[in-house]
Amino acid sequence: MKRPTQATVARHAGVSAATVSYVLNGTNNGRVQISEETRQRVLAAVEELGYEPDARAQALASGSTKTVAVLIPDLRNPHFGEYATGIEEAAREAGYHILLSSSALNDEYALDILKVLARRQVDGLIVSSSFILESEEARATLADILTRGLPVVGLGENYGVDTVSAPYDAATKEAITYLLSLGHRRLGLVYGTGGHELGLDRLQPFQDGLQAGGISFDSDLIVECGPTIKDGYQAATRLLELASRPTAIIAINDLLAIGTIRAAVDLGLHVPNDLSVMSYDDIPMADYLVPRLTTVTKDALNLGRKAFEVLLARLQNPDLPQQHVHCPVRLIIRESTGAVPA
Amino acid sequence: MKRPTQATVARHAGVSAATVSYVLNGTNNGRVQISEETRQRVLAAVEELGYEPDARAQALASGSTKTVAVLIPDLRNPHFGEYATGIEEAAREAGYHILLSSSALNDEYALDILKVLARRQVDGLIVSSSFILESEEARATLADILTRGLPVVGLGENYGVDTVSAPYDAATKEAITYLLSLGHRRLGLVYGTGGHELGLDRLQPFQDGLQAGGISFDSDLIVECGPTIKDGYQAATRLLELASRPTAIIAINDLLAIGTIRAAVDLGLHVPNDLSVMSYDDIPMADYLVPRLTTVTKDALNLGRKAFEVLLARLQNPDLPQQHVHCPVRLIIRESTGAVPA
DNA sequence: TTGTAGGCGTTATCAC
DNA sequence: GTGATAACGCCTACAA
Repeated sequence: MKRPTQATVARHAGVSAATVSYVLNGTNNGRVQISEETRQRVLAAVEELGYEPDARAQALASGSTKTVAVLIPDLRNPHFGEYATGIEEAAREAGYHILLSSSALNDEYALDILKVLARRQVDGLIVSSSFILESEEARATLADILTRGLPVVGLGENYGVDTVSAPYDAATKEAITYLLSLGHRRLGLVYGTGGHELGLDRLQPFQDGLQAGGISFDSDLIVECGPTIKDGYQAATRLLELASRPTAIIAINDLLAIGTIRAAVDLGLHVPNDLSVMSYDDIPMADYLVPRLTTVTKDALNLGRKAFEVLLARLQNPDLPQQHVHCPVRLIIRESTGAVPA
Repeated sequence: MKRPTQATVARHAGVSAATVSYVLNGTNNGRVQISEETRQRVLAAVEELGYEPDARAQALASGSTKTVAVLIPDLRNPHFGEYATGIEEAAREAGYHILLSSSALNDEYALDILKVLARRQVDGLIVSSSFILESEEARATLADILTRGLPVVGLGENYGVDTVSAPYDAATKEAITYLLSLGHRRLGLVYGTGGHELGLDRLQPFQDGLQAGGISFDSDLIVECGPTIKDGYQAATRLLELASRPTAIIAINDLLAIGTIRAAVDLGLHVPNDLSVMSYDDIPMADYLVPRLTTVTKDALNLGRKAFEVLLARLQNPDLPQQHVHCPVRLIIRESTGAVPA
């Protein structure tokens, strides 16, 4: 027994396929003009046959797949999970689906996703990994996508597309000021971007903030590493084994901070008595760890929702002027930071 | 300037559209029979025009979307993030894409996803939330999907589909034995399934194990709650404020354990000196928390890969006998558990 | 208010 | 070896 098609329904209801389409889509030329009687007859046939329109055919005929691609750097980081959840919620409400891909901080993967887009498998794209544009090829592919009119929403960076951002710049300055006020003079940075040009909203203000505080730059105190907790652990260990170790460490995300704190504890240091640690993202567990994390929050869930909304707006009106939404960010002081040890 | 189609390429190369298709797909009826010269000519045209086949049209004509739907309970739990990452990696290698949805432990959402399937938007489905089958309607929809021949891979439960599972049963027994051997007699369970029939591989052995240990059942020691850390925190608080509080608490996942430990600390209890806490999943950070979590591990990444492999096998051969892959699970004793307080 | 017909871009079945 | 020509299932002018 084959799956019923529009034609099956039409025959069953004694109408044409077009009528079935009209009924199901509610309108014809914006005007609803199907008699109630036919409507009911069609609906009854649909019900009886258990008809479900074929999404593939709809996509081909209408041009829209009702699907949006989402590219995030790392599915294993709860921060991006939250973010993706926000996007998904908003998408679902609008009748869209999510083609979610984790670029795994891998350029090739990212490029691959971009190519899917070029094949029209999706109506739009939300990119939260700006790093994908590091390679020449990726940049060309994106340019191509844009000229073809496929809407793209970026996060934080601006490549001539709509953006939704929550830059950590200001909060970082605030954080540095806060740490300096606690008496810290040697601040370490666990910069776990996997070698990508990410987190500049943390690196730059970090350096600027220290300079403004009259602290000379010490490259030993900035450790680059990968994005995993383990990477953070190792980076922090390196920092803490320095002859003159930092009294405060800033990790560029909460996951790295968890690794940092563990490294400190393993070296017999107490956080925050012997070492202050702070980070970014405010993942849900940040407020439940021991110690609770001092971190910068950005409401990832809402950011995700906003990103989809911006994309949807453009989908509905391609001629919209470029949109740039800024979301609030703020420093939350909890238990992992404190006065510099005597 | 419009996007080039197969016809454009054909014209450009002076061949028919069919030929272009043959060249691009490498074969014609299983037999490669295109002259090298034409091949090159077509390829050159493709290159020159920057032609990319339209995935929607391919899907409609070929019947396959090269897309697999994945339904997980909660994107914010790193455990499922790992799991999804595994699926995605395997899928990417096979040229498939992932339509990832978080059911958010919500029946309606789950049902919605099932319906997408029925619309042939995907070639197959991987469900890791068995709870979706609690409702009559969901079960009917799934049955419908199955009779239509769409492959489904489930995790842990068996509804007449292929499965990949890593049941916690045995490990739970082992864990109970371990806790009893440490002298614990009052064991609490933070059962955060959001009211769904989940985690029976933990609840049942928990009760059985206690009984086997000669411990009488106390319903106060099993607290049902939602799936968030906060829920875990509240549930644990309830447990710890009991007149006769447990000396060990088992949380059904690591997230809940984090909430539990925080609750203990907030009540002035030390883990593991005053309270032992253990859980399940072994999320990456479990080994970096303070204290490091005693937990049951199941290699979620690999489980995800396996799930996709099983699905792919069925996609390639629908007549395969039912597949049931079991993955290893084991208890890892770390720092959050210890001897019962004196 | 409803039906007819053409098109969306591929793939697949035949002939040639 | 390669080219017409149907499907694939739906949408949407336009006609009736």
